[in-house]
Amino acid sequence: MAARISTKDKILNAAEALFAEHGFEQTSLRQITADANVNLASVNYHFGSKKALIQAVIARYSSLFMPALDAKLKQLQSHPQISTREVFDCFREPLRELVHINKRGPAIYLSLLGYAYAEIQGHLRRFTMQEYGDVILRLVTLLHAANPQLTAEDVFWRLHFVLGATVFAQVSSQALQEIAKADFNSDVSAEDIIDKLIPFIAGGLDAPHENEI
Amino acid sequence: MAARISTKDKILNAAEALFAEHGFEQTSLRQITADANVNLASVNYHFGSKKALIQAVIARYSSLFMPALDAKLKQLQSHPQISTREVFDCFREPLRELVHINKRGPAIYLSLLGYAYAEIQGHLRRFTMQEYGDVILRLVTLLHAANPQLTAEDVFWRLHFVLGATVFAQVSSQALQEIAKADFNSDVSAEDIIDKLIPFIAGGLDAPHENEI
DNA sequence: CGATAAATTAAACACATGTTTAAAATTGGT
DNA sequence: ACCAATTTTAAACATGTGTTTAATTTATCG
Repeated sequence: MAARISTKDKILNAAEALFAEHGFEQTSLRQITADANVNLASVNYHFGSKKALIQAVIARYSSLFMPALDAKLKQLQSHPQISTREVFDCFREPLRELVHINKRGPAIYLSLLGYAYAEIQGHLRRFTMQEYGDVILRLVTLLHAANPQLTAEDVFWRLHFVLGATVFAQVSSQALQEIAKADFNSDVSAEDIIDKLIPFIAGGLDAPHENEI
Repeated sequence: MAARISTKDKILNAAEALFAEHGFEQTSLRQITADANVNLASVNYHFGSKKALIQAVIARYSSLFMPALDAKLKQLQSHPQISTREVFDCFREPLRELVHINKRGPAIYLSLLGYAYAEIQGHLRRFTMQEYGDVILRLVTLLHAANPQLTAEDVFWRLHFVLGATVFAQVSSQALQEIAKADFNSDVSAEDIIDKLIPFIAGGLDAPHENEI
């Protein structure tokens, strides 16, 4: 038994697992502190509030993922020709790196983003936009370069469709994995899902624009 | 003032609006009954429990949408050649018909499905599967027919990606509409979003399969 | 009309939540 | 080893939740 982990980290570890599985609002501090084997009050002592804990959990991942993604995107920017597929491939390695935080890090992070995005109090999204808005902007620019036939607005919308498909797949990945196991007798890892997802979202983004209904 | 609406319907109307905007668990019976101008206890009197109210709200839409979709799919089944795009176009009219329940019916229904799907207690999804499983099966079959190059499992996964992109777009449609208004000075209705979505999901589904990472 | 059923209401219930308090335990530096 | 600062702890707090109760009002119909 390694009791070396600080109370603060024990809370972060327990919280991120529960948040990723059940969402932020539906996870209580009592669940978290019970899983972490720490006292209830220690959350407010170390983080101040539940909201601050949520931000801390997300920040631990974003501070690793976002710079890595940005580096990949920068690298791609120097290419003369850019395909949608290349843009999305930039996500793969930064996402994989998150296993250094947690074994299921990539899936956890995407779930966290999904819940953060879904929760109406757009505070978290606005925070992400302010903090990493330039990364998002670079992403949109690249996708537009890869799809000059589209308007900037179409790229905007399709990017959010991509986000929806991604986070949704991750949030409900456990249930879907069970169904796939039952129906197709196939074992798919969280990473396999990404592999299935990327052709899908690339194909969606590359689809031709339509003017009429 | 039309006070003709029954208490039961007043509750349903207020509940579906709040559910669609904030989700099921995050909407309290006190919010619902306050919006509906009825007494708190009347929910349990008329529906028995909050869970039963949720099912009643969903059922009101599903009982209209699902048979209409099934009819469209049946109709398509007689065609010799089937494209992904044709399959998704089957959703359009049944979804539009939901305005007869509520002016924002289409968007509300998709939001409800999104929340129902996301909430871990898969009771609701299982209920939908049991009740309308044959519609889903027909849908998968058609999509597989439209994409014989894919495995049945790939169709399964891509269909869920489609679901994710769709419900996510609807759930966060309000926020995205505001952003689009600010960034592109464009007014997009909930229906416009569907028009932007369909080429995307059709393109994603038609994308070629990939074997390697 | 009057009796019976249905519906509405205000109040309380039991429980879960995030947060705060104040005392106890532990740690770190000299 | 000791004092001061930090951390941990148990308990209570205030508030919000779904549900139930029992009384009252309203509607139904012979």
